[in-house]
Amino acid sequence: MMTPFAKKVYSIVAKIPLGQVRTYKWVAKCAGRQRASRAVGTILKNNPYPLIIPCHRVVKSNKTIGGYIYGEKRKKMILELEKGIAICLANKE
DNA sequence: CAAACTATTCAGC
DNA sequence: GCTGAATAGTTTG
Repeated sequence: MMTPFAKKVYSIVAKIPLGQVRTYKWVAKCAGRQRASRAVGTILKNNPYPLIIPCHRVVKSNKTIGGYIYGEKRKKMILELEKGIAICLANKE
């Protein structure tokens, strides 16, 4: 099921640049419900395309890992990888 | 750490 | 439809 709030969340999260991270609160605020940070987490884990939605770029407010379908450890690893990729792209340009 | 709060979903009635 | 419970959170104490 796709609620308007979820749609907005997907659109916003999908636009997060490589190597960048956002917080659940930030996403919730952009989606129009700053207090719905919790719903963002539930939505992201129930998202229809967990592979094309960079949920690993969404973290808690204190930058700690909230959760991840493949495990918090993978999420952290992916974040480090993307950070390196972003630097590589920046150097190339 | 525990409690309250929030938006959404799900099971039961 | 409503209520109660649950969730990858946040805030307050």
